[in-house]
Amino acid sequence: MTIAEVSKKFDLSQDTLRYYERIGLIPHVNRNKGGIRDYTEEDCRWVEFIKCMRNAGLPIEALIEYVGLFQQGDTTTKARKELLTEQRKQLIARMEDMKNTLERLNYKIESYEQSVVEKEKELKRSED
Amino acid sequence: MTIAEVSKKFDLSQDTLRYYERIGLIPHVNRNKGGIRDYTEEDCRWVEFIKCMRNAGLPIEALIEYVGLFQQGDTTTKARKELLTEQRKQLIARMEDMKNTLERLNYKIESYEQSVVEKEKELKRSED
DNA sequence: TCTTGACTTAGAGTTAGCTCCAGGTGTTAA
DNA sequence: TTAACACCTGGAGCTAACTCTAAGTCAAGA
Repeated sequence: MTIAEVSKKFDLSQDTLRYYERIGLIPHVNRNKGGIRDYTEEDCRWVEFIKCMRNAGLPIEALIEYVGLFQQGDTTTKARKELLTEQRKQLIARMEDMKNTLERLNYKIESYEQSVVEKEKELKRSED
Repeated sequence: MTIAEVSKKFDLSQDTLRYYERIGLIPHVNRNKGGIRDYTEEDCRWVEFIKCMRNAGLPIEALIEYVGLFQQGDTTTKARKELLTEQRKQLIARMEDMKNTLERLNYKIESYEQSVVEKEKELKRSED
């Protein structure tokens, strides 16, 4: 697959794909004779995985470390597990914060609904 | 309350508190004769509100707009409601992404647990 | 009176994460 | 053969959100 195709498929810019590869956020992608990237199925799985993790806000630094560990082979499974576990912990904490904020927004929006309704009632009354 | 006290109370740096005020993320805080900030109860409520919203990732720009609308008074309740509703929508979308990622992390971590266990079994066997 | 320390401001610097640009190369179509 | 086009690289530029610095002010204590 060309970079244009991968870009379209995962809705990531070509610049972002090249950037991710350059910093080691996805493993090196092989080039054809002309020096052009040819993404394999596995490359695509990495792209998709990284996109998913980034969407949830996992920091690039941690993901680079994960990819690095992965490339070092079977001896790093424990380290990888620990890394993901730590990231999961932080993810859950962020989700908790968001849940609290969501509840607060719900309450605030409801109050505004109330006050808008009352404003309209007043308006009605003054029209009579 | 002094900036030092507010900083401690809400775990935000003094620089951040001054920054938030400067850009209009919290309303202007009154100064005493010496030109030093003296936070009222209401100022504190703003600080707490903004901290909560920022923790959930609401963009500063949207919050500045909200504060601006608030300061314009009763005529802006509808606009405020709409602003918060839009931000809530985006918040929910982010939470959805995170939920998906969390499930994926759970699965991945479980797989790693499996493989670590098997590694240990192998080790045990080779010790016999 | 002098010094210390907490505060003030304006403005520069930093970090994460892209995004854009310039200059160059290889393949395809006229 | 030449033009167009998709790609390449290295490096500069950008945005959001702080964070730090320098130079100054004021109140309190020695």
